[in-house]
Amino acid sequence: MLRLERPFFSRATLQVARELLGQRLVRLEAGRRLAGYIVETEAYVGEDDLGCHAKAGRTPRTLPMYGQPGLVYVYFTYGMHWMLNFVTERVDFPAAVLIRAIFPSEGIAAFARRRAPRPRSLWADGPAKICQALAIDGQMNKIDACDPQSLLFVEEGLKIPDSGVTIGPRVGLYSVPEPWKSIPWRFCVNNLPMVLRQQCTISAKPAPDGGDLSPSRS
DNA sequence: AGCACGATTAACT
DNA sequence: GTTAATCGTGCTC
Repeated sequence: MLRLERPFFSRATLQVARELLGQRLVRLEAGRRLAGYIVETEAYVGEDDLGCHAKAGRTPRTLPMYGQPGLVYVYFTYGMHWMLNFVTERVDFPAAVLIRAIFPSEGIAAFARRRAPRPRSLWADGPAKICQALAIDGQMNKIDACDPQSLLFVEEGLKIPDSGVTIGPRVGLYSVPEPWKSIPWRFCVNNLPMVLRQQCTISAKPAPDGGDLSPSRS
């Protein structure tokens, strides 16, 4: 249960995005722990990255990305969805890692309450689904994930070897110009270790659909 | 003040 | 594969 501290986030965004794979995202809600292993991330790096919100410079919306590493950046999009990011690098340099998918591991009942009756493999396999499942919205914007009091943070989880990671272009950047549209700043875990699946199956009440958790889009 | 668009999802043909 | 839902943000007039 070792919480990731500020030095973890105070590094190159690509490295943070890669190393967040396999770590545990934890949300405390009414004294309960909801958690899942991070299996997909994307890096958004600086004002020059035209796929990054910070291309607009310092605005009310992008301000959190200019803050200290370890801050949470939550934003609203498509009129209905929230997205979760962790700020990286250093103060005054706008960069963050988008959490795109997790594998639910604790607080399954709470996940189910918000995501059932969908198949379990669809509970948190998208950035907006994670926020729905973990009750994350704009109220969590700008909180510090490295504050011991924080209700949202990351814990040390599993080591994912390079052989278990697929790297590719970021998703959903339709009108972003090259090279930003295709630059391979997305990191995915290919498939979870068997240990994890068993653990997850046991803790689940209804029969899970057992499918593998590879991120859907590619 | 008005506009185009979005780091998506779910439902549909 | 296609499309509606739905509204904050940043930009232009």
